Amino acid sequence: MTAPQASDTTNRTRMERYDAASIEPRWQARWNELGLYRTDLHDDSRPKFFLLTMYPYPSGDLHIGHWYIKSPTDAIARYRRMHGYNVFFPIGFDAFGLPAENAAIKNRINPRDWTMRNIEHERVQLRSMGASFDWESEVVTCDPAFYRWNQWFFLQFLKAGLAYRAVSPVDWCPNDGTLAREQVEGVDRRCWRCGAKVEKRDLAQWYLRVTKYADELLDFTGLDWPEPIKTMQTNWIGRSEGGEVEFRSAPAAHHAGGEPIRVFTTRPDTLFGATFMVLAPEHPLVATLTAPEHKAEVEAYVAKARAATEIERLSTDREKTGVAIGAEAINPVNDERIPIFIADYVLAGYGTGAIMAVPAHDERDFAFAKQFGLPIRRVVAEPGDEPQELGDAAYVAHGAGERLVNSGRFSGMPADQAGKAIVAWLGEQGRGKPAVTYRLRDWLISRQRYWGTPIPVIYCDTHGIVPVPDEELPVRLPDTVDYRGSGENPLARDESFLNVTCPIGGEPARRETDTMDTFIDSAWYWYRYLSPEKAGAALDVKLAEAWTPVDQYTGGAEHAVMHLLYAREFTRMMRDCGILDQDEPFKRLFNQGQILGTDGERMSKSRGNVRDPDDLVRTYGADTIRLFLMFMGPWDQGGPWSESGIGGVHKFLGRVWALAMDPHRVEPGDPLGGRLPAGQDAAAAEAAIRRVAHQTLRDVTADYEAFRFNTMVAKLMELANALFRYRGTEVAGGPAWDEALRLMLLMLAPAAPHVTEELWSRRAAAAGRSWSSIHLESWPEVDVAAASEATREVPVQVNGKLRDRIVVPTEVDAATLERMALEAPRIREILAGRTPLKIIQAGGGRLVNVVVRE
RNA sequence: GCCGGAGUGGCGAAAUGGCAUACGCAAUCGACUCAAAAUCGAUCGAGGGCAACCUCAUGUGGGUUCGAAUCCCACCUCCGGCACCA
Repeated sequence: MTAPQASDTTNRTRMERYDAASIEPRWQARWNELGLYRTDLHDDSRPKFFLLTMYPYPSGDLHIGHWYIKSPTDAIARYRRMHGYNVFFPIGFDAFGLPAENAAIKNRINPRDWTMRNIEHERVQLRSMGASFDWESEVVTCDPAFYRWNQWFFLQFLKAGLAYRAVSPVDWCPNDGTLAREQVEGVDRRCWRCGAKVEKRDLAQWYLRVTKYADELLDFTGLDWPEPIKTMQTNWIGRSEGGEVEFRSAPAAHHAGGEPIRVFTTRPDTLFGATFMVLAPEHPLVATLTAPEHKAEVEAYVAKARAATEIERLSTDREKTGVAIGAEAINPVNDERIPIFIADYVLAGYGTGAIMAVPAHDERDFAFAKQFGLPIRRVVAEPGDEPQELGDAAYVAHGAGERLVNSGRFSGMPADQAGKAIVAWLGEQGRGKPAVTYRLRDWLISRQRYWGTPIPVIYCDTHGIVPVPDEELPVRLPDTVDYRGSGENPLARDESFLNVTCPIGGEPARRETDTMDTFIDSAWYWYRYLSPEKAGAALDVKLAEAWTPVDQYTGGAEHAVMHLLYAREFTRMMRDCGILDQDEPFKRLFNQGQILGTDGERMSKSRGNVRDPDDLVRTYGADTIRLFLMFMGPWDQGGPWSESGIGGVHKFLGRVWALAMDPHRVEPGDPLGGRLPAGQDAAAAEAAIRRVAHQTLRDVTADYEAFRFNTMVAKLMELANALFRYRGTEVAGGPAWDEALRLMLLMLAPAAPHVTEELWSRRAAAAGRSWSSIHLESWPEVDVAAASEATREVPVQVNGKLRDRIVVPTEVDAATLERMALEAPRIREILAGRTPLKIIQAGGGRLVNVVVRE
């Protein structure tokens, strides 16, 4: 793609061509100088509009995908301002995280230096878009002035019992220390850096008790969010209703028995079909219940399970494995003794970590039973399909209208009632109760990493876990960091960071070296935008009450069950700590699609398919890129990057420029140039111009409202094409033309802010008016009368097939329309004297369909 | 496997029960030019016909309807998420 240049000498002398490079930096500087996008948060004379777009991670270079999110979002900001809203449109940087650390280890520099240098560059890139961010509200999360409030929130949560510490397994490399899950490679689980075998290690970790909000988070009432996101969150939270049933261990040579073993089931109706029990390898009773002769085998299996990743353990196609522990459980519904196994398909972290296995009615239990030759007993059947004998060895999918069989006193009961009945019956004996379980886990926030917010606690041998006192916040990251070329957390051997005295008794004590998950930062960052400099509190409650929840949030759907869920959880934790009385952070959410590389893969530096916007800016200018990204297709769609159409959009801006700057020119190649369309006098031409301009305004307004930017641009192109037809004619430059051009610039201003500002200022100068920014103008009103037409065309169908079009007066009545349709020559011909069975007028007379017998 | 989303010209796409293919790209032709580029104009789903027009076409197969790209049923393909959650 070569740069369009004004190379024609004749044209250059005639007219100055559209040249973005000479326009855009000038206006960006001017807007900045005037503080045009600085929001007065205390101005309550206008309705507020908090427009938030997901802040970028400063990885070094923004790519075209970032522009795809931010260009239309900026258009929304500008459109809202033109409607009289006090728009707050801030930006910041999600500055903590692993890539900074990896780059730092590789290049032997401080993650801070790497991050701040990238932010510097990205600020320049973002400014080159001409986006109307309020830069004075900028938030950078690696700034101690920001992350000290992460620490403060954490301590509030600790006080409220919402943060707690527990032991859990993490991935651990013998050479490089702790690893993130994505740094463990291959099925044999090797370290990405040194290739050593990775194992699981139990570490004490900090959690936030977000499962407390599971039910609340399922309620999306009042939220205007995309359905797919709500579905994903709902599935992620994964509420299951059923019962918790207490089995007992049976007495055995090595064990007295009577130990309660609780299981969770969604199918209590199948309790009589339980033929064995499975515990998770990590289940606390495994050690107690295992018979001495099974000990070696059981311990070996537990060790093996620990070496496997979650993904491996949970992969569906894997063959079932497990071992018997040499003990039995007693089924409370029939006092049957069933063998106990451990198997890694049962997860310690879900339900009670133990299941009753009903192979006849559960696919996984069925597979396990087949593998180990265990009995399979059907206890639910459709009438007429009852099993002939107990050992009927088949898995039966759940169906409607089933009744219980082989289930003692419950046999014959409809399956959909039996579950509740059995749980109630067990409940009377204290052996069971209704229960709800969630897939959602508490949020593990500990990271064994340097580049994050230090968790503000101290471990003292005398006083245990001691919170860092508020007045000692922030706990700062040390400025010097020595990685020794390894991934191990350098904080863990930084003696000056590590060694402290206990805030309670003054004894020597040690600091927590784990840092927080960076999703903590993004779980509340938008509140900080409102008062980024505030020293005494995390947020300004008055401003937060006035400005939040966020009115519109834009960003990618890849955050569906992470950031977007964490933010909802965090807001509720803030609420429960009495910090801000708010449940939901984002009223309205829009997920734009994702721009992929030309290869159809996700854009990433390692794939080498990243499109850098900077040289596109140099070639075409920001306005063209912004407009092209909006024109490509529906905003929520995205797709592989292709710039083959960008020239067309650039040409369109050139045509708008020509209409404004040189209305009287007739292009030498235009055979109709300079003459009005046949049969149109000047008055008719002016009416036609006003009609198309106001119709466009009507349609474009609706498109902006619905974020349909692609059709918005198409309609402006049509308007430009329509005006071009009148270029060089006697009406060019006249009042109707002038009005149409004014509307064109106003409609285009949110999308292409620079060229419209330039043409706006030139119009003011030409008219002898003083300049005032187009971005301070109000959105124009549609002149309904001007947009209306005297006649309209109505398609006439016969049996649903288009056969003719007739021109009728706009306000024609139904009877007249029907008569005119039947009288149309082609329709008469096709009807050939047949009497219509029915005549349908659709959409209030927009279309006529004549139905006849074929 | 389960849950979402999507399949329309050579390409990006428009139309969400009523004129299929708006707008743009590419392509072809023409004007301007010594020439090229830029610019301007025209043509542009497939097949048939001298033509007016006709037939076919929105992933595939059925259905509902006067009328279906649009709604329903079954299937195919692609993309995203979850992935032994008892």
